[in-house]
Amino acid sequence: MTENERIELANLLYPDLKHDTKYYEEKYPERKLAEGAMVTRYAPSPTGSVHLGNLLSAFADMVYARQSGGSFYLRIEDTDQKRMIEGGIENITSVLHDFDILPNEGYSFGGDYDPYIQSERTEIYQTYIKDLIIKGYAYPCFMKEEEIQAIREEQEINKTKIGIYGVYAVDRDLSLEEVKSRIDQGEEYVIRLKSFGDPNKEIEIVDCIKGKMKFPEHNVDTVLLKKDGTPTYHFAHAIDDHLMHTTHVIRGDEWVSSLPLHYQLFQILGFKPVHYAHIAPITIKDQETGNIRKISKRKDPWFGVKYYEENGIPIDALHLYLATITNTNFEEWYLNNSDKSIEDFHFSFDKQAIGGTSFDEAKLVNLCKTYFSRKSGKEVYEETLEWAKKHDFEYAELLEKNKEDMIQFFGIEKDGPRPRKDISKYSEVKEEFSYAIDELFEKENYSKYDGDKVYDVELVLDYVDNHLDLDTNNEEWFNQMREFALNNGYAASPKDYKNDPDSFKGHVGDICEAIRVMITGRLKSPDLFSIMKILGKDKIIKRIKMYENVCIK
RNA sequence: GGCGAGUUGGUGAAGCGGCUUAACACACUGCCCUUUCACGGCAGCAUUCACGGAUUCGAAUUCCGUACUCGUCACCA
Repeated sequence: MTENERIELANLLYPDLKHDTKYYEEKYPERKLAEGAMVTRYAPSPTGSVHLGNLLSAFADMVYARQSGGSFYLRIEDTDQKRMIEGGIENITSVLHDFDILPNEGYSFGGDYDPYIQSERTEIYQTYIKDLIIKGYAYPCFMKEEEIQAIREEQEINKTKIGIYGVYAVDRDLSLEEVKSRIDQGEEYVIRLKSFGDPNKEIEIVDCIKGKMKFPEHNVDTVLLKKDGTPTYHFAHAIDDHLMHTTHVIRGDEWVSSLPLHYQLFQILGFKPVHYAHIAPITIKDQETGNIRKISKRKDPWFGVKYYEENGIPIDALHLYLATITNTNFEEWYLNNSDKSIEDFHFSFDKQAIGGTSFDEAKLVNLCKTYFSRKSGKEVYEETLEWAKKHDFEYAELLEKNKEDMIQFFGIEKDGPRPRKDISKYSEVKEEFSYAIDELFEKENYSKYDGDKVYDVELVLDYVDNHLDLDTNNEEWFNQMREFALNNGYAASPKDYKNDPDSFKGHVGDICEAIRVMITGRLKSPDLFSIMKILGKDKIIKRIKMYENVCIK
């Protein structure tokens, strides 16, 4: 086709476009940002639920834009109407809010580069396609599905490269007359790239994370516009990231193999190339096979985003985990800078793992425990209450009813430089602190006690009635406890007992253990005296009697 | 099959030619501290970096092969 014929064809295909490419170029000028500012984007498609991998890339987008004083925007890639799921878009934005990974621009966040949803940008894509047709870089292709399938099979047998290219691209050089008549006959068509690549030549592409990579040039006539006139991912990526002036495309690793295509698209469109940063997917080592595999929602519940909310994993702790897998040196930094937050850390692409990142659940749990240990009793109370209001209404009520006590319970052993580490999720608080609330304690009814001893109720009752002083400090209390132990034939310290076991019935620890079991129903608990102080004498006595009734027959 | 990438302990991983008889964290084990647990302290946990060869005075680190794993090869993103 001559240039004039191509112009005629372009006008035939797209007669009603309101603007030309120049218009869009002027409408969307570059942002006025400081040198080095990064513009990133999270560009999900509403075809399924959000998972940890999505969150990880959105997190990286946010962090890089934020630290460079750039912009992080949300773009909805809804070009596949068939796979759209109901509520998919709302789900994306609500997850972003829930997990506090907030774009400062984009779909539902506002901004000057709208529309930020691809289904509303059809005319823009068509405008650029029209331009490519005129330039001879794109053409309508009428091939039927069966035809393509047949070619594919043939290629498989011949072990040649699969795809529509070279001699297989039969509609590549159709005459204008033929195109016209096929359209008149109502034949459907897609727009394909007229690729000029030479697969014998190599191109080198530098990825911010993976470094230099060499590929053969792209030579497949990839579909740019589908039958329904909407763009494929590749074309939309080129147009949108150019017009929205993305500086760094941070996306999943599954895209690296289309890099030669994207590179070529930017070339023929005359766009300034963007930087790419391909993140390796989160993987897991399968327990049965020992192979690394992609995570499955069924086998790996933590992969779905719901898991975190339902189990009550704090968002900040999850951020910490995302940060540790985003930059390999984050973990150590955070350990040495416990007073600082993620915002103070400087992320960089070359500290990003190149290979697959395995999910380490134990590490997440530990991070959560550390997170909780650094929270005051009041903070733990408030956060747990908020979580319980959504997931355990009964517990939420109990928490509200016992507010002051609970704040104190949650604060035990939290004030020192080495705070207590026991909880890792909001969902564990109820069980962990069941002794703090009468209703729960009674329901539990000493079922948590897993020892086989029977304790001396009389002794403990005597102690509580006649010797226990709750208006003192921990040290004073323990001294009195030692004295009481001694007076009753128990050693004042485990060491004394060890040195001369025959002279004693036991040691202080044994008496403490008896008290602990009676008032908390378990062998392990936070500091005993602190618990007794909050409980008060009446409740302590009540529980000792309860123990007698339940455990002594 | 083509193309691209990865392979370091129980786990996540650092390292990117000599400072490594392999950092750090988590997990686990033992001891210490201690009224229990937790915290904390100490110690143990890869003589070795998938395998084979090459380069080098010197390699986990560079190169070449082999194996395995992952990604991709749609009018899905």
